[in-house]
Amino acid sequence: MEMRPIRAAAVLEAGHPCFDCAARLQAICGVLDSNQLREFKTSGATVTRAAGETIFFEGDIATHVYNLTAGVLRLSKLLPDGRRQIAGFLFPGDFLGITMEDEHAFTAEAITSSTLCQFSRARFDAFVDTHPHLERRLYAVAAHELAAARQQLVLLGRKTAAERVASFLLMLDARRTSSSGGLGLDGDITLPMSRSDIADYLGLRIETISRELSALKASRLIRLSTTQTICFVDRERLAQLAEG
Amino acid sequence: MEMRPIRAAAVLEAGHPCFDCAARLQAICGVLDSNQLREFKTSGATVTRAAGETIFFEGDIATHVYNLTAGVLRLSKLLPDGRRQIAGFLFPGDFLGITMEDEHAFTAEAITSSTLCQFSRARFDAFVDTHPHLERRLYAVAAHELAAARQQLVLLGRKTAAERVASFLLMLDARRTSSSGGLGLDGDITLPMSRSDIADYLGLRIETISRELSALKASRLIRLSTTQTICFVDRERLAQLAEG
DNA sequence: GCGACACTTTGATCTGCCTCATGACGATCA
DNA sequence: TGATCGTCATGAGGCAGATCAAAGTGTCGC
Repeated sequence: MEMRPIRAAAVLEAGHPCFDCAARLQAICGVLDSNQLREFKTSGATVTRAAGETIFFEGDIATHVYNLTAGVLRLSKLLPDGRRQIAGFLFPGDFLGITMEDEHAFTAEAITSSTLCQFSRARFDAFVDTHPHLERRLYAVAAHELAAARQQLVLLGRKTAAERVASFLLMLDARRTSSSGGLGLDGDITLPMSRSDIADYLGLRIETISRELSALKASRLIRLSTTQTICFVDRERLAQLAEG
Repeated sequence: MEMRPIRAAAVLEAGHPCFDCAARLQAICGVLDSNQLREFKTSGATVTRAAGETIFFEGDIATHVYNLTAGVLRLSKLLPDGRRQIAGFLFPGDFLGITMEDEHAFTAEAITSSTLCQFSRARFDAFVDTHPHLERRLYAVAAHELAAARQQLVLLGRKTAAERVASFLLMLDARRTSSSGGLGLDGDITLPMSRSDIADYLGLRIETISRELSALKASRLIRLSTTQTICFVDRERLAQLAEG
């Protein structure tokens, strides 16, 4: 999908409420010009969450939607006995709150300290009604999320533990390089989430994550500078492994 | 999500090209009135596929979008070594072709003999541009598909074989009863797909599907009239099993 | 009816990942 | 510096579901 802004004003005047928003061009806001953006921002509020805090729980009434401007979130769901599945991670620029239901189907929590633009659904919907570009952009975002979720279905349904971990690392890297303008320097990538989060995203246990990362390290496909910092040594073979 | 038509003309005059389309009210067409529908239909074509035939392959250029008006489809993807994952089944009224990519990410095949309304993406997009109701409806459809895919992530990532099969049967029944107007008579439900399709949808092998269905039968939760016909005996316990 | 074929069911065995257990490591704090 | 705690790594053994094998069932053409 083409996620670059369609007709954004690239530069905002100093003093504009979105002036120092690093995520503006990646977010749905990317299709708004300076005045539209100002109007949009006025109907919302900025909220922050510390690492571990919750934005909303599954089952909560979906009263608001959000743009994540800084930090990393996880979307998760618990089964009655405590089994957890993470449906996805959100990074700066991502939209939170795509749903037609009254209730949120997933819990949204901050993995790192995070900042969000919050809008009531009523005001958001009203704004969207008067800005067709935004409507189209929302559809694009939903389609993009759907493609990602379906890709994850293949991983969870049919890939081995080694393939899942390799796919995950490459996905994380693709995300990073795309949001940093496609530089893709072969440096270290940071895992903002714990082994437990990775396990619940990949449908595995934390011990398996540990073992597979150790195995990748032993086969010289990656290096582990710290537990949270990974460096690709042989991206080619990693990609082969990821696809079976 | 509210999938009922927002402002459809419930009855079409005889001779209207969509007069005998059983799926019209469920499909995205549900938001169009008689004249809009006539115009819409004019820009498309009706195509049919026999059981087993393909609508498009993964990797094909996405030149068209479709409304399924009769039959059942599967959306699937193959790994290089032949492992297959089915991302979803499509029933009459479903929209096929939500994507912002140039290429289809999944293969679409007919499970039963099927009929589709086909539109070129260019003409479809042009029509959508001039019909805001349709744009909104498309977003709703994408959001609905996304919710379903994420629900399936939980199933594939964290549920046991027994829970998967129980969830599948209930999901299929929910789909049936909703598209037949919510009657929900406790009669038999038909499985249009093979054990192999069910297995590739649930991330299991066909032997496991067979065993779990036999186990459900042995515990008197269901009855199997034929291999393709299932009758719920204890829907309550089946629902408990499905959620762990 | 009969044979051929594809699909489904059932049984026996195997294995990849889980479970349980233990130890290493890093961060925080007294 | 050492104590405590949470996260991560690694080993040993177990189990849910896969794999391999074989028999049962339905369907179609003739």
